[in-house]
Amino acid sequence: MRSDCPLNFAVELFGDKWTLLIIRDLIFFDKRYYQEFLSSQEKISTNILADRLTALEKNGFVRKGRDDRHKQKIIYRLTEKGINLVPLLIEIALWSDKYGENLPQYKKDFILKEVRKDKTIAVKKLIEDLHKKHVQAPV
Amino acid sequence: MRSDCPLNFAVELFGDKWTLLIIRDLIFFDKRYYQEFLSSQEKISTNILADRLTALEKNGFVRKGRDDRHKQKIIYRLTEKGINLVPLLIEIALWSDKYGENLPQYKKDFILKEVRKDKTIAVKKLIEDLHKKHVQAPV
DNA sequence: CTTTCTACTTGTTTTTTACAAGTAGTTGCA
DNA sequence: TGCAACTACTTGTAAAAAACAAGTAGAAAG
Repeated sequence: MRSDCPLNFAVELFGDKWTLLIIRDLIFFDKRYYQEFLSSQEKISTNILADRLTALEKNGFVRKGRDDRHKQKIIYRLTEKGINLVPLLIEIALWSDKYGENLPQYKKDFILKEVRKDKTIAVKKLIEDLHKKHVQAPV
Repeated sequence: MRSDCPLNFAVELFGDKWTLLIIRDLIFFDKRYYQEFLSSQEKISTNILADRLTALEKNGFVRKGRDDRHKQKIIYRLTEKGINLVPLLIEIALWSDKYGENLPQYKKDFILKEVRKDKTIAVKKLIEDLHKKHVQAPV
């Protein structure tokens, strides 16, 4: 740790070019498996993905689980610590909605659709939904 | 640009270990000069700082200005684009407040003091304050 | 006129990332 | 039952970025 500043704390955990994108995939695109993360638009390298998934588990953002029907598959699920990044991701999306002029509107809308009606409610609902899908799910 | 996703857009602009810390210094610690950024707790290297400040200006987060009484000094000020990162930084601080168990409380309080009373008002006031100090200031 | 301060630059080592290929265990199907 | 395809990775190497150390030109102070 370079300092005891709360902003630096966060930056050291997910302040890189890939970590938040993996969390995005878990939150917004319902991805759960290695190959799914690997096939994201940004084309993460397989060694970097493996490294980040290990770090994410070590830092308590996700937990690995075994898929019962596919024994070779490993399922990645968010923890509460990871789910609570939702407000942060929403603020990022709102900022990008404002300043990302060249971004396609439909992509911004995809994330912000409910948020535009009522941010507080939308965030709350999304978190509850993720809680059901990730935390309450069987190991 | 690796993709047209709004979250990736943001990550490519400030998803590294230093950029948000410089913006933090501008927002919360009223830093304006090269030496001030350089003397932050996290000990950024001078070449990295120069690189990030250039990028921040190029990407429209800050603008460089000349200080009238000290001609050798260059003053860095936030633009509106930079100031509008406040809600994002606040969400980061709130998350770190929750999960950064080893962080000193007084540091978390420093940023979140007003936020705990009323987040919306605190954010609005901070943005207005920064607008006065940075945007409305003479060139 | 010299020392100190300013915002940097330059050069080198170390670390990280990207790219390409390979591997052990699992599953689907003939 | 056997083989091809699929799974989550690992390994090796080249390229890029970061960290570290030193230096520089111009301005200000004494």
